[in-house]
Amino acid sequence: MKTARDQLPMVLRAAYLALHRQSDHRFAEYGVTADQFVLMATLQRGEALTQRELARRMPSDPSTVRAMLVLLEKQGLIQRKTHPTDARARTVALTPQGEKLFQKLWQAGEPIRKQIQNSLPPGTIQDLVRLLQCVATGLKTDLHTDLETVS
Amino acid sequence: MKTARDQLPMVLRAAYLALHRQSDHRFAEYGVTADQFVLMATLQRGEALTQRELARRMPSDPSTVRAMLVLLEKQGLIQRKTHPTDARARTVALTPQGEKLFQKLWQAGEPIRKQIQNSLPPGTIQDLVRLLQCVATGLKTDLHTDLETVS
DNA sequence: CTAACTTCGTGCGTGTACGCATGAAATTTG
DNA sequence: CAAATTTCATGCGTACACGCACGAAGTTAG
Repeated sequence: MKTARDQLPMVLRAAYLALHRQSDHRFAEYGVTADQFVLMATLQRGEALTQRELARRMPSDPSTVRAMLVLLEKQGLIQRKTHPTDARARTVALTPQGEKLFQKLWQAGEPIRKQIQNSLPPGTIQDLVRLLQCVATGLKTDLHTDLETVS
Repeated sequence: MKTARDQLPMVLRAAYLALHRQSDHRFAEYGVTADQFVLMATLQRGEALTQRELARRMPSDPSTVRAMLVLLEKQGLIQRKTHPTDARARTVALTPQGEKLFQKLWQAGEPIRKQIQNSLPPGTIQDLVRLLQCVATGLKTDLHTDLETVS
C-alpha cells in the first residue's frame, strides 16, 4: 500500500505540470509562455531588480533567466540597463508595453485560478498554500549540505 | 492583499521546482535525472506499456518520453520491443539492471521524502496529497474545450 | 475490398531546467 | 595599494517541456 509520503512527489509533479500546460495554452495567444508570465509577475512587484535577484525570487537559475530576458527584450516587454552603482550588474524592469501586457495576462490567467478553486473543497486553498510553502522552504534549505548543518 | 488562490500557482511552482532540484542532485551520482526516475517508477508498476500509455501515466508528452527512452536504452536501463499484436506500437520495460538501479534510486530518494514529511505539520501529508490530486485532475479535464463542455 | 479516419512512433523546432567555465567588476585581505 | 576571493553576467552543453507534421499501421465506412 502506497503511503501518502511516497506518492506526494508524483502528485506534486502531476499538479504542477497540469498547471503549466494550462497556463501555456492560455498565454499562447499573447505570444508569451507560462514561465515568462512568472518572470513578468516577479518584475512587477519589485522595482529594478538585478538579474540575479530576479532569478532568486522566481525561483530559477540565473542562466535560465538570462535566456528568458533575451527573448523578452526582443519582444520589447522588458528592458535592461546597467546598474547605477555596480558596473557588472544589470537592472531589469518591465517596459510600459510589458506592464500593459501583464495586466492582460493576469486576466487571461483568471479562469485557471478559478478552475483550481472550483476543483478544491471550499476553504482549503489557504491550507494548500500553507502546506506547499512548507514543502518549498523545507526543500530549499538544503542544496550542498550533506551531513553538516543537519544536527 | 494577495489571496490564497492568487498565490497558489506560484507556490505550487516553487515547491515542484525545489523538489525537482533536490531529486536531480540526489540521483546524479547514479547517472539518472529526476524525470528518468519518474519514468522508471512508472514502468515498474505496469507491465509492458506502450510508449503512449507510458506518457499518459507519467504524465508527459509522447515525444518527450521518446527522447528519454532513447537515452535510457543507451544506458541499458530499459528495453523496447515491437508490440505483439500492434505493429506500429512498441512495448517498453525495465531491464534487470534497470530494476536493480531503480531499487537503489528509491533508497536514494528516501531522504527527500523524509525531509518533506519533516517540513510539514504532523498528519497533513495525506491532506496535501488529496488537495494536489484535486488540482491535477481539475486541470487535466480541460485542454481543448474552450466554451463547449462547460455547461 | 478500397477509402477515410484515427492512432503510434518519429523527427524537428522552441523555450525552460540546470551545471560548469570564463571574464569583468566589486569586495575582502594582507 | 596589490593580491586573493567573491559576485555578476555570459556562453556552452545536456535533458525535459511541449507543439506540429510526417509516414506507417490499425480501424472504420462505404
